[in-house]
Amino acid sequence: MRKPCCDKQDTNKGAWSKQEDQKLIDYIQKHGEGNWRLLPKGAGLLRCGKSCRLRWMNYLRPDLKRGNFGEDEEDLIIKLHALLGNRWSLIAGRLPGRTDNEVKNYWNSHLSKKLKSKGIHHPHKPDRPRQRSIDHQPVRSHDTRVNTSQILPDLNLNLSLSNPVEERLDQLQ
DNA sequence: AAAAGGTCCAACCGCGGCGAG
DNA sequence: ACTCGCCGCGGTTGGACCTTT
Repeated sequence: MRKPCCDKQDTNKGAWSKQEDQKLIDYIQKHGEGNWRLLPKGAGLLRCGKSCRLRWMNYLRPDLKRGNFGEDEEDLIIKLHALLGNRWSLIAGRLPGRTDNEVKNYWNSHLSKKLKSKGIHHPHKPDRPRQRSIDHQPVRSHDTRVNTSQILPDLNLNLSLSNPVEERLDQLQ
């Protein structure tokens, strides 16, 4: 049995208040990102480190682009999803100012339905229960190989087996 | 006007990889 | 070589808000 990531009885949960946001922003501006486990104490927050990290990454970061996705972004997400599957962090990495959570939400609420209504089949179903298989490898920065059987044929890209994902992603842009 | 149903998104949960010791 | 804690990821949920009836 894995230990909980933090002492649950001493942490707040749920929506963040303005004061909490400000504490987090102030702390990160002073000390930078990282050390998420120690951050709550340093910042005077009754939150677990994970929660702080998520709040910063998905909402408070100054470089985030808020608002609707443009048509070009939408198009890119569709292509990247065809190429990478549900590897949202990789996809988000190609969309400046967008977070993996935002891309994932947008996909689940808009794009999957849109494609379905157009009769476009997408092979990447959510795994439930969560399971990592050979063609669903964890995403790491060095993990740049992709199973090309997942790639839609109409992408019209030069996708050889030895082509790293980064190269192929560059071709999309 | 209000109840019911649908949608969206912020946040949580649990898993697995990585790296320090 | 192995253990263990931290971090990042993807899946899921809860509830606020919107739309329809």
